[in-house]
Amino acid sequence: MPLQDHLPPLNREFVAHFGEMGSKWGINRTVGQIYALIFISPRALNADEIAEQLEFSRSNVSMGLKELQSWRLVRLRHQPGDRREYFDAPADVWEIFRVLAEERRRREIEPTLSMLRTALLETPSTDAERHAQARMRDMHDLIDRLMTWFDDVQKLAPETALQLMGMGATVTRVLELKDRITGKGGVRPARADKQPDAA
Amino acid sequence: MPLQDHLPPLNREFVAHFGEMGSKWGINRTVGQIYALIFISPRALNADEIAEQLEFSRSNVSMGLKELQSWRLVRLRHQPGDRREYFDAPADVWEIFRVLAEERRRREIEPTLSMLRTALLETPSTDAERHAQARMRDMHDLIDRLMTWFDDVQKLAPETALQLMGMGATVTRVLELKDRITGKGGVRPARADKQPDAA
DNA sequence: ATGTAATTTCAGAACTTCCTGAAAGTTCAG
DNA sequence: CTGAACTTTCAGGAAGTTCTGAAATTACAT
Repeated sequence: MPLQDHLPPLNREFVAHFGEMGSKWGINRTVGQIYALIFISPRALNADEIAEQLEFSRSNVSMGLKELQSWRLVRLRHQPGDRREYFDAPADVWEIFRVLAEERRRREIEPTLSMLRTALLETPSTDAERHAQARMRDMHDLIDRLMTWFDDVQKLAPETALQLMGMGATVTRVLELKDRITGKGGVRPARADKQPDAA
Repeated sequence: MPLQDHLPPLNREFVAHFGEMGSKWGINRTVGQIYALIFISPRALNADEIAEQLEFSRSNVSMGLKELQSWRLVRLRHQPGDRREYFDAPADVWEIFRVLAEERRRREIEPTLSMLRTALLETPSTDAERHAQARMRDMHDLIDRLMTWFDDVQKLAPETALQLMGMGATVTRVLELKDRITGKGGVRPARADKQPDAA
């Protein structure tokens, strides 16, 4: 039996772990494993290689790759003089994170925001509805803010973004500093509906 | 049939949406709906009320509530002079977000980090292993950084954190400002073996 | 055009998760 | 103690999902 022979134990562990994690997220176990395998591989792999290493049916791998492509987590490449399709994963982990967040946002956050916005347009007639609407507004506003912020971070060059992360605890101090310099007015009031943009 | 009668259409929509979202995340459909119902309700609800409104079996609701408690998304309350258990959701959405992130981290991120750390301790013997380890290190470092950063933000008072978000696009400018003031050295080098570091 | 290598689709088998009602457990008033 | 009011557990059926091999499709070399 051509078990995951060539795959060193370290890599097997990694692949297995992503399988488990996959099921905890929306993504399924085999898709998680396929991604993990491609991610740690030093070169692009074709579907047969993946099927063999992971012992999945060829067609299962085909499905999985399609799913991964739809998440933009793997790229389709072609080797010169080989008809088969090879897949690899973008190397930059920050880029991976960015793409994943973007995709999740498109699929999950945007529909939620849009549902909330629709609900907020209704005129509540009962007290219960009025309360429900207030809660929905809170939720909408938080998500909206997080998204705006994330957009901005996303636009930064990767090294700047990481630098921002790296600043860690300094952040509060910088904020205070900024307040002092810009004459304290820099804080937007909780809700003027959208982006007044800091002074 | 005692359909979700009392529930106004707006709220039904909201509850249903969270059901769908629930399945996209690890959480299941009924748990999502139960949470949504509690979240928009103006007062704490008991299990029977939930079962009736959502038309789930009593036991299903019991399970769901247990799950939600384990995620710290709902709180158990007691009404004076009533033996039944009532549940409500924390009101502050930022707090909800914080708790959710914390819980996800404990359950998903930490095990991943720990798996990666273990793998990084091994001495690679082949080239493939060496490469795999390098990829794992990249991943480890990014997650680790994001977590450190998130820890720091979490420690901020909610209004400061939201202020930070609100700053949005200003962030780059502040960063530059800080660099100028602190004499440019302020950025911690990611990790000796990584990050060329912004000039 | 034809044949071959590769990929995709698909129907159903295998597996997993979810949900229910019945039974057992817990708590508390009287 | 007893029994009523709740809550939890659990076995098994229902529903949903994943996985497979066979068949269909596509892509290309000759």
